[in-house]
Amino acid sequence: MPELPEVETIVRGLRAVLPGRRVLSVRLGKTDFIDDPAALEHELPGCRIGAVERLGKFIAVRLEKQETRPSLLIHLGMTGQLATARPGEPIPPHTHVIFALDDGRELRYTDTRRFGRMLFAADSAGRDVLGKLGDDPLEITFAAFRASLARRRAMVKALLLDQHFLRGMGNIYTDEALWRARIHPKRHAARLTLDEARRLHASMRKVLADAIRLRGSSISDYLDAAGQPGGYQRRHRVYGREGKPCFRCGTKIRRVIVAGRSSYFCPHCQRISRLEIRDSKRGTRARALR
DNA sequence: CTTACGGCCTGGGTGC
DNA sequence: TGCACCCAGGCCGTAA
Repeated sequence: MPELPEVETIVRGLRAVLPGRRVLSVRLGKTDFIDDPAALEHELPGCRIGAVERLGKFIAVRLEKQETRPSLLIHLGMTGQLATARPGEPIPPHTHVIFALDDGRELRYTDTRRFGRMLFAADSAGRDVLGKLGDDPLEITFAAFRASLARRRAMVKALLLDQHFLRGMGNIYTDEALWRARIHPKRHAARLTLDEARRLHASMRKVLADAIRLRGSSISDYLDAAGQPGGYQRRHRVYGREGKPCFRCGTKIRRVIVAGRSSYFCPHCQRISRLEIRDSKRGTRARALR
């Protein structure tokens, strides 16, 4: 569910309440999304919470514990929510982790589909997970972005979704950035012109920055750490708008599947040559036959 | 190394 | 009402 802007919003909310708190206890429900539930249960109580950071779509809660500097890493997957509550408040369905804090409050993790992930990462162990992430899309320079694109023949949308390429882009903001840049989602990364790459770099930053300002997009159930919805869904230009008129030219927005995900685009503003489409198909078929 | 694809879960919506 | 089917802010493992 949450992409970079939603995770950033949640992290900012948690930063206001978590640092300095101590974890008193951990209560677990279903644990199939936790790397090592026993470690979580045994290591966390007694830890004092330090900084709360975002790395791509991961939330890193730094812990202060003797010499080691472990972290609690949390990924919200599609339906994960992290919020503080008073112990008496009703516990929402699918709440699988409850951390009791020393100020009498609780930090609760709720995740209907359990596509999220949670781990107690001792020290650099978290490097295994975080180290593979690509650059932050808000920090990468145009030169580096352009150079990375040039080395890949994958479809540009698939690349933007790949967290090893860039950390933080998801299905909504990728489609929004491609629409702004007037680039078809199936274009091959290496075939983008200098100007297209420039537009994409700028669009990505613009879309993400605006979305952070509006505290993310709330489609069905996303809420920030304080239980508030975001406002960027009102600014969506293509995502979820199949059949509706393009905001630029009025052409009906279309939906295709790219990298296994619904992808919305304007067939007039975001063109691709038959050759480039056929190219990727031929590549796939040739490989399948071998 | 790269890319493509099925699978992991649950629930909401739609159409018969 | 019931049921089958499609869809959903994500990523992982496997195969080619």
